[in-house]
Parts: sequence; structure tokens; C-alpha cells
Amino acid sequence: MELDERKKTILKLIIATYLETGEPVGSRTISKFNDLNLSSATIRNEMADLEELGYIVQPHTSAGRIPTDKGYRFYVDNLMEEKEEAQIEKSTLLERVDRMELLLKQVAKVLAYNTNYATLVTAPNYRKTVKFIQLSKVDEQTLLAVIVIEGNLIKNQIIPIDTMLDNEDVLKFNILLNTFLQGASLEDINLEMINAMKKQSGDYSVILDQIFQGIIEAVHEANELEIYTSGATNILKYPEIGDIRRTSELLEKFEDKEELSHLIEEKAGNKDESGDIQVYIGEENAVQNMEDCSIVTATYKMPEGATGTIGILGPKRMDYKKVVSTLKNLTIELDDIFNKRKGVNDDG
Amino acid sequence: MELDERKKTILKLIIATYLETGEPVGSRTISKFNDLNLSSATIRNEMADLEELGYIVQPHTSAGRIPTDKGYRFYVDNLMEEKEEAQIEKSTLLERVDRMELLLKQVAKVLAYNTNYATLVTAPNYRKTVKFIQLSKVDEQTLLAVIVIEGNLIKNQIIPIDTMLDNEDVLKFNILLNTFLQGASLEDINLEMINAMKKQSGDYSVILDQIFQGIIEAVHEANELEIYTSGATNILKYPEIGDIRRTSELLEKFEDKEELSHLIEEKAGNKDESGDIQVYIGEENAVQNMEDCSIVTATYKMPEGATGTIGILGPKRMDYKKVVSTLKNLTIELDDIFNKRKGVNDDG
DNA sequence: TATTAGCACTCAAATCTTACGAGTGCTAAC
DNA sequence: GTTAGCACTCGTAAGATTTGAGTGCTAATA
Repeated sequence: MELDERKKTILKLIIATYLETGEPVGSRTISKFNDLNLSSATIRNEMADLEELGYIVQPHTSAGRIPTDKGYRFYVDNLMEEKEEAQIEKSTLLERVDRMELLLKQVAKVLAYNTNYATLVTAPNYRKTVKFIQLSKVDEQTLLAVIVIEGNLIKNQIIPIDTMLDNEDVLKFNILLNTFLQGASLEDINLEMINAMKKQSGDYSVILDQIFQGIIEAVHEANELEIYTSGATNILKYPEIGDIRRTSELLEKFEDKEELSHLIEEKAGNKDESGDIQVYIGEENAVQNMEDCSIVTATYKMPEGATGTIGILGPKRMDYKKVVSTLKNLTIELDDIFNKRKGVNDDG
Repeated sequence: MELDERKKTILKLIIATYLETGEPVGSRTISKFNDLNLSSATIRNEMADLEELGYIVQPHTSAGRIPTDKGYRFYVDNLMEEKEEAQIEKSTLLERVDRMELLLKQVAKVLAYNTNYATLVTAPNYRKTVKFIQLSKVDEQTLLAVIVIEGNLIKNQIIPIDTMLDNEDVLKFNILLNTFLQGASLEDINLEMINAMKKQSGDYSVILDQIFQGIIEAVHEANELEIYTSGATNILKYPEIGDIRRTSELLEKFEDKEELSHLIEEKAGNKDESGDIQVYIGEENAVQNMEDCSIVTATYKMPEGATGTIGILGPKRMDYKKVVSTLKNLTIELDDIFNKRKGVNDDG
């Protein structure tokens, strides 16, 4: 069943009004809009239709209407025109972009600051290859492995050793490690490669084991889907999300990166074009305690084709226009940084 | 005015009961304790005295009594005997202690897990000296400085450069940097030292500036009072702390490391013996929104005399016994790690 | 003199009552 | 197709009533 123009207009007005006030919207409120020139009775008839079609609902008999998930969905897909907002955040984002970790943290922060919602940012899912390895002797019992992953993701690993090593030995190890591992990704580092390296290392194969363990740990850590969040406490600002128990459970969930990554990964599968906006409203998130929340995400893209996600979590009653335009702007900026700027992902 | 034995017993029973139930404690409840053998009327008289002395108070005329800050204080100082609890957490803590940062994070986590309160851990205030510096060339435009601070606190700094450097140059820089900076603390790195180094570096004094900037930034960062927190959302579990607004403000405050450090630094000044427990009850924390909270901290000590703090933040009505014993146990473990174990703070 | 039984009193919390009003659906007239 | 009018619904807010836990005081008791 298609909605005629008038129904669309009325639905749009209802949702827009509800987004602003948070109160159920009555027929008289809508009839007061000048450009409509309809009495409240007419609006009531239309509203009854819209309710029957499942776009709006009455919290109780003698109340105005509020949007259903379906109503929100229709609004987001068909009725909402995006705000073309001034891109104010530009200047705040541009510092210190030389390390991906710091950059993404900053993105999460900026987003939280601009929207007042809880935000999350996933690192791009690119094939994380080793750019550079440096093994150093910190003291007699301790080695330090520094591993720089493509994108300037830096991992440090302390490696305790039993055997005495002189600087000469460490230098040899460095050459060995870099020869084999530079450009390799986690999947490349298999038993075969390890054995080949051990063979070349001669007497030191025992210590090489220790070193490997450390390095694999570090690379593995880097390879996990990393998520950065910010503004989690913003969740508490929206009482509509539920009572304190539910809110607090949601908050805990939000701080559990493990769980969050499931939530996001699943969604990210849908579309891969940079700038694409995905909106998940209420029950569309099949997660407990999230019936009154919406998640809005945007995909950003790196030149190699890897994609990542930035997104916000807020109440269903949220300023979708603003959120979408903010996300779009940020995505554009991110694309810009990744594609034009030097540093973050230098193919050096 | 001194409290006689019976008043002490009654006060202790009142507070213990209130800690358990959370309800105001009436005279009849107390009179039911077998070993007391007093009627409720007698208890009422005693209670009236205790109220006059300021140890307990009635929330309203027809209610039982609850402890005042003064009452809690007396309880903590004089009435509470500590639980000698089995030290269950021992085994969980012992992994990966080779980097101070990871260790302290883990301490915060274990503490939160064991107490169900929000926890915070400050790094020891020892003089952070440079143990080791490694400058590496990651690619043509990028240097990476790795700085290991005493205690295996590791900082990475990406340094973009304009000038071409070959490996020979980098090696020279490394020798120069380590010669001057090893063992130096932040305060030692002054203009004089920098100038001396520049003089020795010959042609490269421009690039040295860039390197210095990076290193100073990293050392500076390491030198800040670092605070690790965990279990912040536990604050939401205690409705007595206030309505949702106050709780959320408190939560935000708790996540602001800056503010937290003030809170803790000020307290830490009091005592310096390892294992010392400090308790701050309600208004004793002159901080907004914390009137219904208590903070319990313990001081741990490193062999060189540096001290740090571990502590919890919870509602005034908390299980002080358990918290104190948990903190004591953890402090003992930390002391143990710092003093006997190798790695975390090796004077090598 | 310390303790206790008894009793009137207080007051928060729970329950019920009432009034209000925003908003609806329906019908009949335009 | 639109609208005016009206009876109806039901959540909310403001009182009124009840209940019960707990007190303070007084007079009797050991």
C-alpha cells in the first residue's frame, strides 16, 4: 500500500514534531501548521489510517501518536531531507594524524562531541602487514621488539631472555627478522616460515622461539578488529532508553569491545561504498535492551579498498538529519586523510 | 565525650545492620540480638544519646537510625575488625607483569572484579628516567623513536622528517641520544643539554630539533601522573548515590583522569607507609556529588621509595571490611612484585 | 538507679478518590 | 471529501485515607 502525498506530509510532520518535543503528537498540533489548512478532524482520520498501516501508534487511548519503527524507517528512507551543515569540525580533527590509532581515537571523540551520542569507530579491515621490525636489547635479560604495522600501528613487546646476547647477535636477528617478515601479514607467518628462519639462525633457535612468541602475540593483537569508543556516558542523558538498570546494562555492553564488534561487523557487511549510511532502528538491532536505540553508521574507505566504520548509538528519537550529515562530513574527511595525506598509510 | 562499651556495641550493631540491609535500623531490631538482652526501650534511650552525640541520625521522625559520616568514621577507626579473607585473587594477577602499564591496568581490573566498585590505580611517582632510546628509520620521511622509561614504560613517537638520512646517520643519532639521555629524567633535559647535543651533532642540528620535540613529548607524557581505572559502570549499581543525573555526573567525573588525579594526589599526601589504608567518607571528599560516596585507598611502595595508590570509589554504605582487606592483600602482592620479582623495575 | 512495659504520637509510603484535560472516534451536516 | 460537535477514554496530578514501623515519654519494676 502506497502512501499518498498528504499522508506522507502528515507523517513527516508527526515524526518531525515528535523528534523535537518527545511528546506524543495530537491531531490539533498538526492541523495548526499553516500550509496544511486541514481541521483536526481530518487529521484524525488520516492518523487513523496511518496507524492502521503501522507507521504510528498511540501509547494509550487518549494520547497523541508516536512513530513506530516502521514509521522511523519510512522517515529515514523517504521523508528526511538532510541538513547541509557547515563543516565546523574540520579544523579540530586535523592534528596528529600520523598514527592510525590516535587518529581513530580522535574521530570517535570528535563525533561524540558533535552529536552528544555514544560513538564507535572501527579500524579498517585491511590486511595488516609488517612494515618494520626492530629488536633491541634493553638490558641483559630483556629484549624489546617494536613492530610497526602498515598504517603506523605500533606494537611493543617485552621479551625476557635467558641467553646472553651481544649487540652483534641482535643485529643479526634484526636482519633476519626484517628479511623474512617485512611485508608479511599474520596469515603469512606460518610454521614453514618459522622453520626456515630457525634454520638460518643457527645456534639461536631456542631464543628465536621466545622472540617469535612475542612477535606473534603483538601482530595478533594488531590484527584483531579494533574498536574505539567515546562518549559512552552520553547514553545516560536519554531517559527514554529505559530505566537505570537497562541503561546501565546497555552501557556495560557498550564498553565490552568484544560484543560491540559483533554488533558492528554484522552490519558493515551490507554495503561497501564509502559514505554509505546505514541506519538500524529499534528492533532492527536484535540485541537485548536496544529496542529503544538506533545505530547509525557510515563506511569509510581506504585507497586499497579496505573499509572501516564510524557510527553512533543513541535513542530511537534522535536527530537523524544531523547525525547523518555529521557522519557524512566526517567520512569525507577521513577519506580525504587516507587518500591524499601522507603518513597514515604510506605505502613506503 | 567517650562512648561506654555498651554504646559502642550498639553503634556497631546499628552500622553493621545498616550496611547489610540499607534500611534505617530500629530499636527493636537491635534488641533482638541475643547477646544483648536489652529491651527496645533501653536501646531507644541509648540511641537517643548516640544521636545527640552525632553518630547516628533519623531520616525522619518515625524511622530508625542511620549512621552519620561521624558514625562511619568511628566505625572504621574503632569498631570494625577486618576480615581475614582468603587471598583468592593471587593467581589471577600474576600474568604479564613485565610492563608497568599493563600490570597497573590489570590491578585496576582485578580490584573492580573483586569488589564491584569503581576502582582506580595511580602509577608510582618515581623519578622516571630514560632507560633506553632507539631511533629507527621506518621509511624515507619517517623516523620512529622508541623510549623505554625505567619500569618498562614504553612510548612510541612518530617523527616526520624532511631531510634524507641514511642508516649511518641514524646510528650516529642513536649513540648520541643514548649517551646523553640514558638515565636522565625529564627535569634533566634542559636547554643546556640540548645545546650540547646539537653542538656534537654538527650539520644535523635542524633535524635534531624535530627529534627532540618528539622525544620530549613522549617523555613528558610518561611523566604525567598516570591513572588507570576500571569498573566505572559499577557506580550505577548503587542507587543511593543519587538520582540519575548526579550519578551520571559522577561517572563523567570518574572518567576524567585530570580531575581524578587531583582527587587522589591530595589524599595520597597523608601517609606514606606501604599498606596504609586511607578512608574518606562522604563530606570528607570536598567534591560535588560525592556526599554519598566513600573512597578507600591504599598506598603501595616501590623499593626506591616511590609510592603509588590503589583505591576504590563506592557508596558510603559499603562493605568497608571487605574493601580494606582486599586492598591490603593487593598491596601486599604489588609490593611483592615490585620488590622481589624481576622485570617491572629492574635497575639494570 | 537502670531497665522495661505501655501508650500516645509521628510520618513516610502505599492505596484510593477525585478532578482535569488532552486527545480520540464517531456522526451528522456542509 | 471536509468539518463541527460531542461523548468517551485514560493518564496524570492532587488530595484524602489507611497502615505500620518506629519513636519519646511516663510510670512501674528490680
